Amino acid sequence: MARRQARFTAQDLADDPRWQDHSSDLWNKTLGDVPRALLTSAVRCFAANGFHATTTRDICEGVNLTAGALYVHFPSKELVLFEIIRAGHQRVLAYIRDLAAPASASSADQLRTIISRYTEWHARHHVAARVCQYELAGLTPQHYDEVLEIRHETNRVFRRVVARGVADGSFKQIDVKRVTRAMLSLSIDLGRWYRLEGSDSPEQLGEFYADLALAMVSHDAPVRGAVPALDGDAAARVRP
Amino acid sequence: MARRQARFTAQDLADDPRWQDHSSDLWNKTLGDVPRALLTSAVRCFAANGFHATTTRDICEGVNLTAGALYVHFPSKELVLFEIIRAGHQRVLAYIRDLAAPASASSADQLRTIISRYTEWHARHHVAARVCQYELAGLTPQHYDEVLEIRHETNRVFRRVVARGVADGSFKQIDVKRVTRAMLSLSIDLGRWYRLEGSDSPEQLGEFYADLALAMVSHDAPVRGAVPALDGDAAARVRP
DNA sequence: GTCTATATCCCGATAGAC
DNA sequence: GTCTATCGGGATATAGAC
Repeated sequence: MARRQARFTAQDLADDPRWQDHSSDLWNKTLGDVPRALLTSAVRCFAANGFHATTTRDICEGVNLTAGALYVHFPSKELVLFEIIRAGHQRVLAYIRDLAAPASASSADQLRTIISRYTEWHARHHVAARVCQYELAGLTPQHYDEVLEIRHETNRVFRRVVARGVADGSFKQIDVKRVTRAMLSLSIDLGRWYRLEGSDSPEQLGEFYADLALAMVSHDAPVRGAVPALDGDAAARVRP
Repeated sequence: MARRQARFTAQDLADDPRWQDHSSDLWNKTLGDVPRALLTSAVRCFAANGFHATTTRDICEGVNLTAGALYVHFPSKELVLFEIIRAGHQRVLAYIRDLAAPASASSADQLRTIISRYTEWHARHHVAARVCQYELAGLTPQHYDEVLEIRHETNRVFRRVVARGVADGSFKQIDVKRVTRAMLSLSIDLGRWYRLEGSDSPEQLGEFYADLALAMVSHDAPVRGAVPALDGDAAARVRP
């Protein structure tokens, strides 16, 4: 019996609209053309078949090289995975950090912007995002921890935006952690089902999910999930 | 270099609260004790390390058997995966079908019930749910198609509930497919992060996500995502 | 830098004793 | 039904020619 059965070859994937996205933007520009092409091939293979079902031959075939060529550019298959996941996490963190910076904007506008852009990013890079979210088990413990640290920092950025709105009374009293998690959950899950060829553009989805996020925190929306009695005078607050 | 490195052994996982859930409820009761125990061990290994990173030896070690014993009960490793994924999908479909049946309930109550229960199910069976959602690539094409058919039927059940509320005016005019997808997205994503030991009980999350679902369809909620101009007199409708 | 060839390892599945 | 032992195959990674 065959030990593994990658359902799709790199050649198949290169032509399949299911696995098209903008992940080739992500690679460090100090890298040469060949390693960048290898990452682009690898990200598709990992996304479609999984890290462990992908062979180094699969990755190399995607750029018309033979198996050994990979090791001139990367020391191991795991490091190819790490490079992809690290790049994805760092890029998205840098992206949303910039968006969260202008504290002059209203809390609502800030939330709308950061959620819509985060969503758009995940839609546009949905193939890489899929690997970033669902192939973490392929990393070594050290690399996994390194990625986790970036994830925590990303969560902190979002929680700060939500907490600010709660603090200044723009948002109602809610469990910041729980509500933030639900907001991010929607965007992250895009990696599972989104396709660029589908009927929702990244921008449309970004708008839609930003609307949802605002509904989760809006005073007059029928969404609960509030902290029962942490702040007694919260009910007395009015929207500015 | 080692070919694979499953980060956690079956023994580790059995004691790890991260991988505790109620998935042992799922297996067909016509099966014997040993195959059911094997499925329970396998679902944890697949969830923690991935299908391809899990060896048949890993699965068997989880129930103190040696490698060969698996093949008395299952013809292949892939069929162990299929059994898990099929059981998970069939159970959840049967569950929500029953809930969607009483057409006497109001559209809003029906939606609240089906979403909260679907969410609770995914929380309580989050380890199996993780395998059901993220290990589909390990299936043979035939088994994959079989599972996809159940998924489509599940989606249809939810879309029918949402569409009914739109048709009878309980819900506002929305893109049924898009909004339903967002509702399910939240519950499905639980497999990625949820833990029974965490601060959210399945029931609490079920309530919270049902609130969110209702906010997505409620007339007076500030959530858009509506179909622009499909039904001209929709704006004239009032909630019954 | 890329190729071919290969070292080394270990997995899925089977055979046969008990 | 479970064990031990093993077959066959294919994986990662390396060596050395070009």
